[in-house]
Amino acid sequence: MYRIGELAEKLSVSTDTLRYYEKHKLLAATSRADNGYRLYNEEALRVMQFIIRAKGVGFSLNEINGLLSIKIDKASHSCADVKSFTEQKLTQVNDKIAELQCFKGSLELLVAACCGGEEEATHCSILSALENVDAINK
Amino acid sequence: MYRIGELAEKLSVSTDTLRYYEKHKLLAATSRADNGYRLYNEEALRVMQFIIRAKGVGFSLNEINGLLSIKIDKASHSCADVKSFTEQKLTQVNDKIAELQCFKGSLELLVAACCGGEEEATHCSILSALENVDAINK
DNA sequence: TTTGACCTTGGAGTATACTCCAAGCTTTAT
DNA sequence: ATAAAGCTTGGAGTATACTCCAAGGTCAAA
Ligand SMILES: [Zn+2]
Ligand SMILES: [Zn+2]
Ligand SMILES: [Zn+2]
Ligand SMILES: [Zn+2]
Repeated sequence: MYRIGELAEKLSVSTDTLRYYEKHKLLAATSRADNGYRLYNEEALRVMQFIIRAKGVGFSLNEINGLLSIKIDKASHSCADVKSFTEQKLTQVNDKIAELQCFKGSLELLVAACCGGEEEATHCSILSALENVDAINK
Repeated sequence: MYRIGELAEKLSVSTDTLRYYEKHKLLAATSRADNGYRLYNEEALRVMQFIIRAKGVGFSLNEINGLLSIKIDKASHSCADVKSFTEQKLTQVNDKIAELQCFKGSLELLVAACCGGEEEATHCSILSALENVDAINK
């Protein structure tokens, strides 16, 4: 059994994070020592690794909560459930990327239009573009 | 002069948003009517359009605050200032896109690996991948 | 005059994921 | 014995951008 600090160290997360996850029903300590200290077993370690990996592919803690309920009772869920869950996330990510690509395109236009010199910004094309409706697409 | 509701309507934002921007020093009402109502002039309208456009290219309200201070006193700033500000934002956006592309790639692998059938999720490759360190890169 | 639409304020709530703090107990080492 | 390190709790703070609410004043029309 690991104490909270040991598990945190092993996973490179903070003890605060572990307590935060417990408070938010993602992962409870396996048990408590006589002195009240949290104790975690190997399974808890694996669950934390699951959470960390799920975060690594973009799932939010809330979504991970959903994944964990499925993981806990796999027999009550189908591959279709898991796959559509993941596809939804992918769609979300794609939407966000599209939005950022749009920002990127506009910002590149702005950067390209500005001389970047040390003179006064009174003639700056970036500011003009943001001031005038049309300037940005010119 | 526009009352808050008129300006909000014209710009397709909520009156709450306008009050929020005032509270956060982005745009104060031009003046107040005798009854205490906020009044906005054409310049305020243009400033709001500036804010909206700046949001449209990805700037946060905090960053827009910075842009507005430059806009208000262009003579004290250079094109270099504005350009580097914009370039920083672009870098930030690019970083975020890269992170999301990474999520996207992983999610696509996961989706591709899962059969998506109606059987029990006990054999689901998505869950296995999140459970095992190595499975995700296989 | 009364109704409805519009305005005011301060403050709380939402979502996300922690991070930090105070006050205090436990354990280990010196 | 005492200090340092580690643990406990509840709760506040951070960043972002609103959104909603209550309680109440204002204004124009019927
Ligand atoms: Zn220039
Ligand atoms: Zn410029
Ligand atoms: Zn399957
Ligand atoms: Zn599957």
